[in-house]
Amino acid sequence: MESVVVWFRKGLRLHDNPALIKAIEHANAKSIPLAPLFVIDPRFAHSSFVGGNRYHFLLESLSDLDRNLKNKYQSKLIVLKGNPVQVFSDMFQSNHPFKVVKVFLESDTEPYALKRDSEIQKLAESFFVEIESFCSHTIFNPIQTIEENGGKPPLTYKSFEGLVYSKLRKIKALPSPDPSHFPSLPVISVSHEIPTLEEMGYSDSDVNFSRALHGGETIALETMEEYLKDHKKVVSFEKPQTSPAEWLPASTTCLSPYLKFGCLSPRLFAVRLLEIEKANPKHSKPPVSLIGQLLWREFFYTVAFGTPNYDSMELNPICRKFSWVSDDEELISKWELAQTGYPWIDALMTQLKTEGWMHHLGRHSVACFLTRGDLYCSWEKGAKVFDRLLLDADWSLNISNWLWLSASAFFHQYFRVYSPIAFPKKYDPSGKLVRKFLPQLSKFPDKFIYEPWKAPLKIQKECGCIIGKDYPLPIVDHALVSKQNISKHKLAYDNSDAPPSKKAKK
DNA sequence: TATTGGTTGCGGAA
DNA sequence: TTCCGCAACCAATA
Repeated sequence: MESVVVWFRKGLRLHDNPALIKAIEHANAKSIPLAPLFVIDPRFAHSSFVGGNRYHFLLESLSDLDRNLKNKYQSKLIVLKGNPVQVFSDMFQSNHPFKVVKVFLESDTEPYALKRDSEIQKLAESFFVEIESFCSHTIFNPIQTIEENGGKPPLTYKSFEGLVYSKLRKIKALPSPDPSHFPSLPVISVSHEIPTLEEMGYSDSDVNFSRALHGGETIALETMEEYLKDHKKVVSFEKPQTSPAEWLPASTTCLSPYLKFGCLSPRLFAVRLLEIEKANPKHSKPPVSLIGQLLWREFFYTVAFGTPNYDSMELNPICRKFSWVSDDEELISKWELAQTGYPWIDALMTQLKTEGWMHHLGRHSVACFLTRGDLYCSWEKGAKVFDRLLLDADWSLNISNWLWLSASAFFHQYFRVYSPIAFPKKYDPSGKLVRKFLPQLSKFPDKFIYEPWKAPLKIQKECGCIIGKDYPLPIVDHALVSKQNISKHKLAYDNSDAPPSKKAKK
């Protein structure tokens, strides 16, 4: 018997999922089974690419999807292991139990996915299998936005907003599938269960099981609804006013990992926000409002899709070139392992490692510190660390923000440097986040919490932590190196004969 | 070609 | 509390 496949990649949800809805319609029209499929590519299950927390979050999201398919739809998630091109090549063979006639999926704009999908597209054509894709990872289709902007991606948030703003009020989310009309499963003879962490090569020590954020559509929707209950908080949200020092509860929604894996539809979130804004005419506005945050995501997805070699300083045409330090391994390692001697930076990097999450402005602090602020290390290296450790690691957004923070693109006022001391003091003079993530410093008085090396030895002894022994001395003198680095950036700006974007036009 | 505005810096002066 | 220097940045718009 023939069957239809809906291939989940991102978009790990049943709500507002056009590929799923269309797959169901197609299977029902032909009276054939539907296989909800996920393909695990073992290539990525490696702790040097994807950290244990992030992989665990993925497995949790798959389990939730499987559970909901079983409980509500008498179906299940079929998980196959292998290189996706090989898996589909096998699946298209006429002797395969699925006898796939059509594949439905959500389009993915990342370079890796584009290459993979074009290979599978070619393969499908040779087997006369049709693939239909839908844009649902973002609210607006980057292809269309770039077209409407004359073939180039917009390079400022404002111009992006201008392109999509009138369309925003008209968006609608799709309902979840109707349980009484859900197609049956095809007969499967091969192993198709969700693997365990151990099977994928992770050990328990790679994962913090007691971290706060856990995967799945069910938790995603609950988290969103819980957040949206407080209308006043929702309509007065202004990102720069939220604190990077707050954790449990965080000062922001913490929905980013769910948006990354598609456990939550950005369109549904936007629709719910617009409803609440409509009922509360005095609300904050983009770019700082919650809708504004979603539009930043859309903007960065659009630029990332429309710019070649986006993740490379050398080859990305909108990226300014800097002479980052070349012997950077020890510096990057100290940064990643929370050994910089700056409590604010080390606390945030510890939060990243253990929780897989950091407030946006915390990310600014540590990214600025690694690049143009203090260590002058390449943003490409920092981006790789974030990509491995963040639950919400999202290629387009991660690269965009590193370009921004290093003043390589989008942001150019390179003399605005975050201080690892003054910046946190503004939000949290008592050092809550430092005390939480760096317990060895927890007894230091507020006065010294962001610069413990300045505490007299007597106080260090009383606090049970000798700086230089129990906690490192600062690896650089921020006041000094930040000034030197501003000069380096100024030289690089002066010496480039034209801005990167103008060079690209030549 | 000039003008405008830019999610989110800091430290010191008034 | 607000403004200024840092040093004159960029992309989009008119």
